[in-house]
Amino acid sequence: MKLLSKVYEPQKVEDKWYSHWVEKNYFHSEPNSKKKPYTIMIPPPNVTGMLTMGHILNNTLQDILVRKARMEGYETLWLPGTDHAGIATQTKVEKELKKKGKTRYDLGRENFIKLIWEWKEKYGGIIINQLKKLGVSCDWERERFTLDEGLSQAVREVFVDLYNKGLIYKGKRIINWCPVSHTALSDEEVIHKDVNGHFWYFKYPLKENNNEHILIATTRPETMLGDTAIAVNPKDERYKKYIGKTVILPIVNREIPIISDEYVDKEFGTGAVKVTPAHDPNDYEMGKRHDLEFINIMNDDATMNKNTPEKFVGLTRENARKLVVKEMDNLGLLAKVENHQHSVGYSEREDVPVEPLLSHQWFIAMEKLAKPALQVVNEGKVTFNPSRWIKTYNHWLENIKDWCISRQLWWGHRIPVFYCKDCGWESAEKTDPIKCPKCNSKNIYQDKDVLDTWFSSWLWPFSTLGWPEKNKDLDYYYPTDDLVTGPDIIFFWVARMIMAGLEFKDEIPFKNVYFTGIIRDSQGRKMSKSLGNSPDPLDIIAKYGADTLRFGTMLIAPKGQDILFDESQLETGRNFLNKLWNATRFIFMNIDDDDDFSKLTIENITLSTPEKWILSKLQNTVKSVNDNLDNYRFNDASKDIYNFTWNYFCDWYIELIKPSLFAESDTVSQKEKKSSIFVAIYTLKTILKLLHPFTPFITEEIWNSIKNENETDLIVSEWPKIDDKLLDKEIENEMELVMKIITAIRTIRSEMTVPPSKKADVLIQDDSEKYKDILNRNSNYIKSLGKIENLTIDKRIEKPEMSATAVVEKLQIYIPLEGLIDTDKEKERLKKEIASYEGRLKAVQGKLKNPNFVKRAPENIVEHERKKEKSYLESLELLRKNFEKLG
RNA sequence: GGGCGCUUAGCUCAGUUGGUUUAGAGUACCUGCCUUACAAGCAGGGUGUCAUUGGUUCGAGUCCAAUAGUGCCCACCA
Repeated sequence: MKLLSKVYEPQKVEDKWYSHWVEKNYFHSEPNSKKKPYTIMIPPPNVTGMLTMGHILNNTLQDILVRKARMEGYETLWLPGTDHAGIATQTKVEKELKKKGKTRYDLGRENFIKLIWEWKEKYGGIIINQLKKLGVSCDWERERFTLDEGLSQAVREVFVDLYNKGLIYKGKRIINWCPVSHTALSDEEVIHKDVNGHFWYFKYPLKENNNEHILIATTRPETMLGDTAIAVNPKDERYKKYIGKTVILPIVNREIPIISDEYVDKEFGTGAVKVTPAHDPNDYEMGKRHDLEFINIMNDDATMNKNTPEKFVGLTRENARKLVVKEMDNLGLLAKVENHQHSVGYSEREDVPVEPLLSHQWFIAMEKLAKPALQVVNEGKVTFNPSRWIKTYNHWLENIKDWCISRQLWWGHRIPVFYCKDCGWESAEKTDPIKCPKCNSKNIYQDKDVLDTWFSSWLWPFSTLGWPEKNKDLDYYYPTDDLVTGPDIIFFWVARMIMAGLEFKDEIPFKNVYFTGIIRDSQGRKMSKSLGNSPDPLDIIAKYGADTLRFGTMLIAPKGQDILFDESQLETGRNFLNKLWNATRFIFMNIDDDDDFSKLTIENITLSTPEKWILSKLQNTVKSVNDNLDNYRFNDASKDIYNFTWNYFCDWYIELIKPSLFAESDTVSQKEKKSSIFVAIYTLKTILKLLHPFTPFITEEIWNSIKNENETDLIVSEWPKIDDKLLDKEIENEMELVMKIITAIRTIRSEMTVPPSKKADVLIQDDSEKYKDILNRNSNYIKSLGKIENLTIDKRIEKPEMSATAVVEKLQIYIPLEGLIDTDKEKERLKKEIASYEGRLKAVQGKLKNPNFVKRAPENIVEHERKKEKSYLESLELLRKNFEKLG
């Protein structure tokens, strides 16, 4: 037996147990034909990442599922890993370089990649170690990285396959260009923000008549340098006469046609639109329709290129804009400027406006892949929790656009397409060719671009298991069971994984998806570095321990709703774990050194009322925890355990057994005491099991101090089974009455300010003798918990002159309070009580008086209301009588 | 413009298929307690037009519709 400190100190136990679990290899999984597999693939955090509250929520949920499955006897695999995070990682290392006054171009591609690998080896493990602090039970022997050799092979296999199927193609399109990272982005990597900009009204002079102008409005004046037409709606009477004519593009002095196109909205702006086909997606479409010229006016960094007049070359977008406006003004062609709010696309990573740019990029044709992915979710083969995300998923997939997968970066999977300079051969290859297979020339080279990071992520559920090789792992663990992730990456990741799973494995990648909420600060703002409102989870762990962070988060995280996080909310969790700790201490204090419980079982001991009651309540709790966890209701499950432990086990059971524990020693009470303690230990152990997935450290610590020698560590112990024989509704009802009586007595004492140190006498009148047996059986408990000196229970009791009264069902309770009673106060109290019952009675009678209710409501409901009515009437009668006696 | 959430006690929020709850928890608050597990505790207390308005139903916080406020996602309006 251990001497436990008065307050639980997580810092002393957490690291110890984590090392112990790892040493014992409990997290490791191997295919085992005798067991069913249970598999979760971690959403791989960015290798550059630091642990955030989002990770805490996400990984705690996964760990709960995994630890429970492990205890339930599944062969459990939680496979961890990190993502190479193309842009994020490259940017980070480039910033380091910049401090030394260098760029990646100074190093060259090969050396730069080498440098990132060095950086990865040095810092890439940080987030993994942070996760370990949280207690996650991942199989670290199977840790993967998206740029690992195996995963890279999977990427290449997939690319070649899609290329050969014609689903990957190279095309010239308007794409989102990030002028800071100098790369194309997918549509999903662009965030639209509403910005307060301007509408500039420009006059473009007609060639045919220099004094005549056509007025256009634009939010981006600098793009006029690339204008190749003016468009109007064919039905617009105002402009009909201009169609087919020509204007002179000011500043540039280029002749451009006036065309008509249905796209133009007559009502918007001036009804005439400048057309810049190389810098706007809509203009691009118009340009194609009308065979316009495509003039790219920008360099990769969004400065003006030599396709613009000399004074603009080299200017940034912003400066070019200013100069255009100024020049137009000087030329007298700036008609007016208006404030105008509009939406601008920003690069998700760099937070700068993206530039729509005409460029050669690689794309995946998505439509064919989307169809089966839609089907499996809508047929319920893959379930979404909460299910409302299905709509979001459907909407995206039904309107899917081709995925731009090439990035002009160096860090990532290089596109495995090779070209021959001599004969023009082009092909996607699984391994690097040495010479051109067509003309034998060695003059071949590989495409310079790398793939979007998500191109490796979408293969994660099977690439991590060794695909494309066929092996036991893949057969055994795939498809996986649950995916836990945020709804913000439903398009980036979830949908694409489903598509990839179906296309390459011919099977769904996971059976269920649980979408977490998003953790926000106490004012509802998204947590972000720039706002500085994101607490460092490691600081919290240092302060409260990982268990408190985990349990506290679970308590406040309802299914799929966003969470407003405030550190003070964790105190509930901390206090609870301390409560559990102290309940354990109490049990230890009442175990004698020579006690031996090893031969005792629930079946072979004599159970008295509190034991039967707590065991019955325990069965209900196990049932409810199971049910809630099966439905991903983590916060309900954590509340089940919280309420059972605190409100039933600590507040009532432990208090109820105290008399037998403290009783003078004789053989009978010794036996009773032993049963009480045994059941206390049994219950505590079950609580530890239920709680272990939520708070692994404290439960393992307590478990190891209390377990029998032949028992395993808690992490691999057996999940509690429900024992129907221990369910006892009658005992629960009996205890409920006893608890009501005790509470009524306590209430009187408190309201009459009788200090707990002062023992009182209590008389209970049981007129009908309906409760005779129950009262006799439980009189000791009532005496003990009600702090009663003499308890008299009888059929015929006259109300003592100076006494306070209470009514519990048909029982009259009297507490003589000579000298303490304040008649007015007592009257007030009774009045309130009567009013309360009258209110209830009114509600019940309202229902019962309604003939339709009696006729149409189910019988058990009507019956229940009748019982309530009867009980209220009886109580009211007694209360009124007592009230009258007070005069 | 379309879609999806949210609105319940001072605060933060639960409330799963409508009926054992005249609506619950934590926290804050009030009263009394260092009662030999725990003051991070114990006992007691009350706190609400469940956003508004209609509808369905014997019965609505719960289902439906509209309205208001609020948040998020998607969408090419120059």
